[in-house]
Amino acid sequence: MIKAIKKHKGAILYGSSLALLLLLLRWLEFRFLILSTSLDIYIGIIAVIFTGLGVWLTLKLFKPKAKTIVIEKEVEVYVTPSPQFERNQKELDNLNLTSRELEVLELMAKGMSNQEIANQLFVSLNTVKTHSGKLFEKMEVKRRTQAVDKAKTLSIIP
Amino acid sequence: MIKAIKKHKGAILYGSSLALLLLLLRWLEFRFLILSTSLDIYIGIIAVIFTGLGVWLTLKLFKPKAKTIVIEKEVEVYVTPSPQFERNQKELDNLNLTSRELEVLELMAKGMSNQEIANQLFVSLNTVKTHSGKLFEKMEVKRRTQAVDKAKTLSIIP
DNA sequence: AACTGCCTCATCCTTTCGGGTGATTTTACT
DNA sequence: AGTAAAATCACCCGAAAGGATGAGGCAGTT
Repeated sequence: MIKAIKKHKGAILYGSSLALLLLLLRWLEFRFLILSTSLDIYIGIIAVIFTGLGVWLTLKLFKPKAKTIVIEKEVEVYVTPSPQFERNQKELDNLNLTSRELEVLELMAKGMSNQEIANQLFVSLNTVKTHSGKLFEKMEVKRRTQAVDKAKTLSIIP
Repeated sequence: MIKAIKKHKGAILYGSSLALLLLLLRWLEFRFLILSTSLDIYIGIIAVIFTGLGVWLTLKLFKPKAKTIVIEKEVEVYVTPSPQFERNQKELDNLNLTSRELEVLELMAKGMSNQEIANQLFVSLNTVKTHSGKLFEKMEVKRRTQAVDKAKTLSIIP
């Protein structure tokens, strides 16, 4: 949803042009029929003002769009009964995997096929293949089973 | 041809909307002039409509900046003395695997291919396939990755 | 001897994986 | 505004995996 004004500059240009054209028409109307169209001018001004108000209000109210905030909370816990998984962040960083690649890896570890992963992530099979391919390169393995085994050994996944 | 429409659908959409709105304006003007109703109400409606237009336009053009993604991240630091593997013999018995099938399963878990397993066990590739096939049947899985995952979950293999 | 379970191997066929390449679009950062 | 990294998707091709089926050999049991 992050589409810049750039993408809609055509729309803005179009709208502005239309607006200018209408203003011109109104102005011409005004010049030749001052009395009978005074109401139209009034209405036009009202419209412009309130459109501006809407824009201003929206910008004012919906402006604080915070970016992703990552809060890492470190909690030391001694867990004897249930074996808790602790991700080895260092190893994970070393591999330099992208978020998508990691997702694919995790689903692979669950025994899912590429097609199933594709459905799960709402992307095409080809995309999953691309991710898995790069994943294998980065992990220096040849097969998904190796990737999963290595990832588990390195405690990258549970 | 279609691509051109798609590319400028934003402009078309906004232009059309604006045009429709102006038509509505005219229509209202017409109605209220005919009925000679209060001008204040007319102005009010205009104000509301254009305020809405402003809000709508702003929301459309200045899309939400950043979608905030997951935030919390608890890092649990715990110390495990020695995670020794203890084979779950009951589950293993339930599956009723033969010794050969279990061997194949263990090698699979190391990320080995059928061919590599065949070399390791000094049997043919076909034999490994046969074992793995029966293995999957008994474990009620469809893929080697699933078999490995299930076996680890059941603590049949480390 | 007959039966049974396991191991072995084969063939045919289909599906899944993985490698390679290229293209477009998003997103992020400068 | 321009660049770099990610993410998306496509097509091709060969390798690996998996399903189905049949068959021969071997050991232990009945």
